[in-house]
Formats: sequence, structure tokens, C-alpha cells
Amino acid sequence: MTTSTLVPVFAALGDETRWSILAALGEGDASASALAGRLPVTRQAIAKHLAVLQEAGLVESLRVGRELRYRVLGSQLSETARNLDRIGAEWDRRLSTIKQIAEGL
Amino acid sequence: MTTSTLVPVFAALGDETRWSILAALGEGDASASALAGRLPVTRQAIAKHLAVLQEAGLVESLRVGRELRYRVLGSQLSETARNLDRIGAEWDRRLSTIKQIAEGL
DNA sequence: AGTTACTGCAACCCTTTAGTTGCAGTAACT
DNA sequence: AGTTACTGCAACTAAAGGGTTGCAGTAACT
Repeated sequence: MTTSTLVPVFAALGDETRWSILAALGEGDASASALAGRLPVTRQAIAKHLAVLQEAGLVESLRVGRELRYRVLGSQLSETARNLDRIGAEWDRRLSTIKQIAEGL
Repeated sequence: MTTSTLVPVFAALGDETRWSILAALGEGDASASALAGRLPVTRQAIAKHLAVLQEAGLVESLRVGRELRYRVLGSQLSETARNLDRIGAEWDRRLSTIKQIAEGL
């Protein structure tokens, strides 16, 4: 996984409303209309957010009768978390190396 | 750590240029001016990005002579990664529980 | 003391994005 | 078959964000 696929994920997670949506979906799958009943924004706004989240691979959609339900993909979050941890550790490693060189060790 | 402190971190990580800056800082501490020499944006743009990154707690600044150097805080990334993993696992756990209930198990 | 080089602030532009309203389409249920 | 309810598309507004240029301030090296 490169950072080019990672950036949209973070961009998607960088919005409060989308977190509300994800949290609501954490309670169980739901459609845009159902979510609109619980959150203080219109269905269309939620639909846009869901599109962003789906594009980022954080949710998937499934048709159930006449409604389009969304499901949160927690595994994708964990995947992202692993990448983040790896990168953070790498930076720390490199910087401590640089520091040691600077100190002449 | 609540999501209210988490969201700005993700918002900060949701931009390509800021990743370039973080990557550059991963090679060693640098000032906004120094970074401007390596990246295809002006110093002022970089200064704004650094302010965002600092606000999110991803970098810290330190004065060295007349320049203000920035250092990437990899540990903060790892911290964020842990939170992300925890949340993702929680969603997966809840959803599998819901699924089991729905299946009457 | 004078010059140099780095930071800080302000104003501005353009694009993106979060949000809205309104309407058309269409697939389910009765 | 008719109604209901959910989705999809379009146009529009307002605010935020990434980027720029220009200038003032100031601390450091010679």
C-alpha cells in the first residue's frame, strides 16, 4: 500500500461528520436515508460523504430491497493503522540514527 | 485520546504536500526555508502546512540560531495508529455480534 | 555597525468541499 | 395498478483550504 492510496483515507477521516456517519454505521448497517434520520444533515450531504468513504475503501454498499445499505469496513481501518505505525516507527528509527551520527557515536 | 483530537491529525495527513514535508523531515530536522528549497512550493505555503502539522501534534519546532527547525514526531503517528486500530477492531467486533444476533445464534 | 538571511504577517486568488433545495426516476410493497 | 419510499442528478451557496506575492521585522554572523 503506497501513500497515494493512503492519503484519500486520511482525507476521508479528517471530517467530523464522516466520523459521525462511521460511528452510526458501527451500530449496524444503514442506508443514507436512515442515517439522515439520526444525523443533523440532509440525506444528500450524507450520500456525498458515503461516496467519499467508499472511494477511500472505508465502507462498502449492498442493496437490500429498495434501499442501498452501507457497511463500515473496520478491517480497512486496522490495515491503515498498521501502515501508519510502520511509517512512524521508520521516521523515529531514522532520526535516532541521524542523532547518533551527529553525536559522533 | 478522543476523536476530537484525532480528527485534526487525519485532516493534517489528508494532503499530499504535507506528506512530502513529513517525508523530507524524516531525513532530518529542517526549517521552512530549507524545505522550500527541496519542494516545489513557496516557503509561506510550507509555513502554513507546518503550522497545521504542529497543531495536530505531528511535528515540533525548535530554534537553532536564527532559524526555526521542525522535527517530525513519529511516536505521535504510532499513537494515532494504535487508536485507529482499536476503533477498527471495535467496529468489526460489534458488527459480527449484530450479525450473530440476526442469524439467531 | 552593517549586511544577510530567516521568520512573520497580510492581502489576495482560485479551487475544493460541505451543505442546501428541488425534482426526476424507479423499484417495492399493498 | 397505484402509492410509497428510497435513490440519483443538477444547480447553487458559503466557507475553508492551498497557493501566491510583497513587505516588515529581527536576530545572527562578519
